[in-house]
Amino acid sequence: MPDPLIHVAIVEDDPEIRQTLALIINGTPGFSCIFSYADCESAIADLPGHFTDVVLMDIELPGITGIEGVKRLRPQMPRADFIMLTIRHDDEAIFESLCAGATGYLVKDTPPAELLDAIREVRQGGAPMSAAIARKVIRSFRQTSPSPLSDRETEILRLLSDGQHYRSIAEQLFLSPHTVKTHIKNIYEKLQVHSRAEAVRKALGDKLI
Amino acid sequence: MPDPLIHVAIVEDDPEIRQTLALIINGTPGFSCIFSYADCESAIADLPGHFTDVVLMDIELPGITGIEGVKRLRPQMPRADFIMLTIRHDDEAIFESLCAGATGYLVKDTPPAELLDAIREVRQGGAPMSAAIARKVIRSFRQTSPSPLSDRETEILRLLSDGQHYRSIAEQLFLSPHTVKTHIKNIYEKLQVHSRAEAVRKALGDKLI
DNA sequence: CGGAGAATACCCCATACGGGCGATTTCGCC
DNA sequence: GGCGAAATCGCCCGTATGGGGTATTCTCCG
Repeated sequence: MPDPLIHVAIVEDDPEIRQTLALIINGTPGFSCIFSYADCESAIADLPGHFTDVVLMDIELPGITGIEGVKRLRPQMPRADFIMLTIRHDDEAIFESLCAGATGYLVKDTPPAELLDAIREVRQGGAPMSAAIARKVIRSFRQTSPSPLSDRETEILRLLSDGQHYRSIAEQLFLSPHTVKTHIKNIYEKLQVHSRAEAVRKALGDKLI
Repeated sequence: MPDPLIHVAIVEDDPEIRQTLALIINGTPGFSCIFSYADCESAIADLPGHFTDVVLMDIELPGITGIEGVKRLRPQMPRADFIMLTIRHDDEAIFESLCAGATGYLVKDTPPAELLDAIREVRQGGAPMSAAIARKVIRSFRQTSPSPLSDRETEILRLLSDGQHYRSIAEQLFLSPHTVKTHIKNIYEKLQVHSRAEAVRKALGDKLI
């Protein structure tokens, strides 16, 4: 039978917040917080040895940031989930945290009950996020601006990004290589780029393909 | 003072589910469902004229799919939020829906109380997702496999994807253009590609840069 | 000690690429 | 009816690119 207790660790530089979090967690049946740290350096040195289910990680920390902390701790703690805590809804920080391996993302004024819900949720295979954060994450999938390219151009850009040559693109679309070249020139002008590499980058970044 | 009532529309081909959903919504104070459709075709023809806050959209529909439906309805209903309903956790469908403009994504066995919560949440700027879905979305930000590239190679790949030439890369890194070329040859071999365009595509796709 | 991988540097060569410039047809829209 | 955008096809030219080699140095690891 599995350990019913969820073991939580905290990395948070503000002593008051750190203690409040620990009190909330230890004061709730089913939760336990034995380890807490004021900075990533000590967490990295001490935490990997101890059994931990969930790490609550502040982002704004002196020295190593919480994002970098997750990046370093994760490989050593494959079974743990990381939930970021932050005061700001900084877009960059959100996506960097997710890339680093965070599974949850909460603003610091999350009420205690919701924080505990989030910890439960992350253990049950979810990805708890504050509402505004979730919206930003979801938004990031959308095409930001309407494509300036025609259908034909988009089609050719797609083949271009497959690494295909003028010639093979021309053959696939039953066109003269000259025509393909003209299209690509027009694509370059519309996207304000000067090479295939730049075009592919821009196309993927702006979700044009 | 704003209308306190949340106006919900439903697009769902199964008559039983459609009616059940409508009953749940109309049976709850603060919610109203006047419009419901069995397919996207009729929704596209009728819905844009009516005031709607939230559209519950089934994905698996005969004819036009729910994903395509969102793509077409969204531009005409900029103030509405779309929540997808699905039976399967199909990865492709999730990301296509989000790209199409969906703001929420729920599995069909979501209990009524949670469904209503989700509708409230999406109206308050959130992005409600079933736990397993949220986890998949968050996972998509992570690097899937460890990079086969050395640090130097990654650095050069980054400059390459900016559209820079051998020469300017060499100058920036204080290297001979020959060296840059050798690195790029090695990058191509490791990534199994044969051109800058392909390399950039793979690099961005696999989150190597 | 030996081997592998990484980083550095160089050579040759065919060709794909990007820029510049012009042209026709079709289609929709004012 | 004319104008612009899109799609099609064409030529010239210089150079960047990619593939084929070879070589040295250094470090890390078994």
